[in-house]
Amino acid sequence: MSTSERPLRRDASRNRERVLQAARELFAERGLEVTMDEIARHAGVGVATAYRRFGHRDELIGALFEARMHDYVALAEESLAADDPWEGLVGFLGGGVAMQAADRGLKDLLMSHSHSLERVIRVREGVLPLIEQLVARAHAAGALRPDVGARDLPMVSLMLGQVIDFSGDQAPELWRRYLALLLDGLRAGDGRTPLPEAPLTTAQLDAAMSAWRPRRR
Amino acid sequence: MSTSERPLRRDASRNRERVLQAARELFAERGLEVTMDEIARHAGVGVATAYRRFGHRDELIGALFEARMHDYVALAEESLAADDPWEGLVGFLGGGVAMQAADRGLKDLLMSHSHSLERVIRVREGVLPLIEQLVARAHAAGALRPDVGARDLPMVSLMLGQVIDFSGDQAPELWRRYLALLLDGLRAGDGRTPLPEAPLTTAQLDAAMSAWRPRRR
DNA sequence: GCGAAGTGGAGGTCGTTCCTCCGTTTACGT
DNA sequence: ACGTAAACGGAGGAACGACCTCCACTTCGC
Repeated sequence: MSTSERPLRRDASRNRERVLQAARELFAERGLEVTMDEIARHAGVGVATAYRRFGHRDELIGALFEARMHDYVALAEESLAADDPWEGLVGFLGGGVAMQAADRGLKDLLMSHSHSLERVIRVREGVLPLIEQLVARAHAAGALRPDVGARDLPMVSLMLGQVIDFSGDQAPELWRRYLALLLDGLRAGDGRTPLPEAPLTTAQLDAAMSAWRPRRR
Repeated sequence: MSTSERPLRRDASRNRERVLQAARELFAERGLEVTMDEIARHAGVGVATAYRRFGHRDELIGALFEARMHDYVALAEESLAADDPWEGLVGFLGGGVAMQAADRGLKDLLMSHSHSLERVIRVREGVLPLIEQLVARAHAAGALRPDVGARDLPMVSLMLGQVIDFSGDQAPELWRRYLALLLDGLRAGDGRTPLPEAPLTTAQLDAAMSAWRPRRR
C-alpha cells in the first residue's frame, strides 16, 4: 500500500505522526474504545485529518499494536529461555500483566476478538505454543502444580486485568499482590486441593473471546 | 411510601408484578444495564406502565435487590457461625460468588457505586464488620495466611466475577476452578511468598467503586 | 354504565458516535 | 513569488439507543 505512492506532504506526514502519537497515548490510558474524535482532538488536528490518514479506527489500531504484540511474543521467548522454568513462568505472567497495566489497549487486544485484525489474531496464535512449552517446562521441573495447564494462564491474566481495571487508578501496582497470591496457588506443593472443573478448551476460549467486550466508556 | 395509599386496581397490580418479574429475570441474566424498554417488552407491557409504577430504574432495582442484599448478609452471618473458621471463609467466598454467578445484577450492585441507592450502600457497609470477623476468626485458627486481610476478599470476589463475565456462557461453573486456586494461595502454610503491595484502604476501595462501571451492553 | 384509573406505544428529547462536505489554508515545484 | 494540488478543520448530517411523556383508548369497580 505504501510501497511507492507519492510521498506525503510535510504537514500531512507531521499530522500523521501526531495522530499516531495521540492514539498511542489514549489507547494506553483508556483502552481501545476511545473515539476517533477524541484522538483527533488530543492530536490537535481535525477529525477529517485522522480519517484521511487512516480509513477507520482498526487501521490505526493495527498500525500501532503490531509492535506491541511483537513485544509480547518476545516476552514469551525470553521467558522460555530463562534458566529456571518457574522463574520463566513467573516472568511471563508478571511481564505480560505489567504490559497490560502500562497499556490498556493491549489488554483489549489480547482478550477480545472484537477489534481483531487478522495479523493480531495470528500473532496471538503464535504465542500459544510458546506458552505450552513454558508450562511443560515448569511441569517437568516439578515447580508448577500438575493440574493446571497452559489454558489456565489466560484466565489468570484476565483476573489480574480486572484488578488493573478496577483499582489501577488508585493503586497501579496492586495487581502484583494478587499475582503473588495466585502464584502461591499455582506452585507445586502439598496442601493443594485438586482443582474442580476443567479449564476452557481452545474452542471455548475462542467463543468467550468473541462474545467478550472490553469495558464501558 | 406504601403505608396507606389507596390500593392499586387489580390490573395495575398484576402488571406491577409482571414488571418486577421481568426485571428480576433480565437483571439476573444480563446485569443492571438492561433498559426500561427491554424490561417492559419482556413483561409484555407498555413502557409507560413500567414508568408509572416505578419512577425510574433505580426504584425498580431497589425494590428487587433489597431481598438479594439481605441474602448476602445472611450468607455472611451463616458463614460466621460455621464450626470451622476456614470452612466459614470458604463458604462465604464460594456462596457469594455463586450468588453473583446466578445473578449478574447482584455483582453490579456489590462492586459499583454507580447505581447506588442509599439502602444498598448501607447493607454493604453492614457486611463489612462481618467479613472482618470472618477473617479474624480464620487468622486466629491459623488457617488463613496472616498477610491477607478483610480488604482482600472483595478483590478475590472481583476477580472471580470477571471469570464469570468472561466464561459464564461457556462454562458456568468455571469460576470454581479459580476459586480453588486462589484458596490454595490464601491458605496458611509454608512455601508462601510474602505478598507485595498493601491491599486497598477503605477509602481507595470506595473511590475505585465509584469510578467503576459494569460491563458494556 | 359511568368516571376514575390504568394502558400502550408512537414519538420527542437528548447524548453519542461515525464520517463527510466544503470553504479555507498550506506546501512546494517551477 | 505564485499557482495549483494537497491538505486542513470543524460544522453538522445520519444513525443509533436510551429515557421518558403524551394522549387517545380500554378496563375496572362502584
